[in-house]
Amino acid sequence: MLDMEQKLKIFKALSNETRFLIFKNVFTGGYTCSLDKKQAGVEVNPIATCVSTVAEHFNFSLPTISAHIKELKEAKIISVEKKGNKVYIEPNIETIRELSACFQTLVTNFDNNRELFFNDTVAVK
Amino acid sequence: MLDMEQKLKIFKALSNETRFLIFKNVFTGGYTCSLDKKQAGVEVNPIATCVSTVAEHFNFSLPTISAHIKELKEAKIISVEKKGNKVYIEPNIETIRELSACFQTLVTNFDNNRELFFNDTVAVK
DNA sequence: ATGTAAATTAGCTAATTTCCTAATAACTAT
DNA sequence: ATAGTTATTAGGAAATTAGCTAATTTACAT
Repeated sequence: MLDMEQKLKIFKALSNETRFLIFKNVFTGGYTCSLDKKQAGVEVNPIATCVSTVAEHFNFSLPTISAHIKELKEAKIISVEKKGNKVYIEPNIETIRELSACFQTLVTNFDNNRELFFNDTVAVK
Repeated sequence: MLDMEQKLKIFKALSNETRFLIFKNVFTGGYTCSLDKKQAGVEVNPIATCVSTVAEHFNFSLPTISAHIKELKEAKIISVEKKGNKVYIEPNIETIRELSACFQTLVTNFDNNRELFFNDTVAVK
């Protein structure tokens, strides 16, 4: 279960447009490029990418993109793995699964409570 | 459908602890109090509350809480309705429903893509 | 009318965030 | 060993955010 602190970190991470776009493209494989595939003998998730490849998609400096990626990592919505001198970035689907479940629960509970309140036929013990 | 701009507003709104707690309690009815119910002849959602009642739960000034509520409203995750000299605050479940659907879609698509990639039996035309 | 309650606006400060460049570290390739 | 690539760290400037008090607006109650 995600505690409040981690939820706050996730929302903060996703509240910045650059980070949001990095997140989106890491999840959909939008940044995978030949550069990454060329690295021989490296086994990674086929949609993984690396910091400098991500940076190519933005008009921001590499250190700026590196810092954004660090924040996404600390929110645990992506994960990184160093192989050679590259840092490979992958989606962390488990955290997103948990967040998705939180929202679903919120919606379901809300609907149930509304039904409880407005439905005359509910029997109360 | 929520566009990126609105998603960014929602994540920003929920990234601050005070706003997160206001949001949480507006959705779960945590702030409803006798003060609100005493107001005769006013028909509101039974879990609605008002700005000053929310403010009672925090060690921040009323203007500060009012500004936080404004931000939650502009992210369309709560809605407000003025009745008399009070502003009643209610959950905006539709936006949360949409956001929940977005995360579900993300998870589902991710799982499908992974299956597509790793399942040998997939026939490619 | 006058006073009280609820909320917002205005104007300000302190803290945080977001960006940069320069320097450093770690690894690869020649 | 030396040069090149990838990434992070450090330090600083500009912009934004989060808080405050004081003033104002709007509605209710006497």
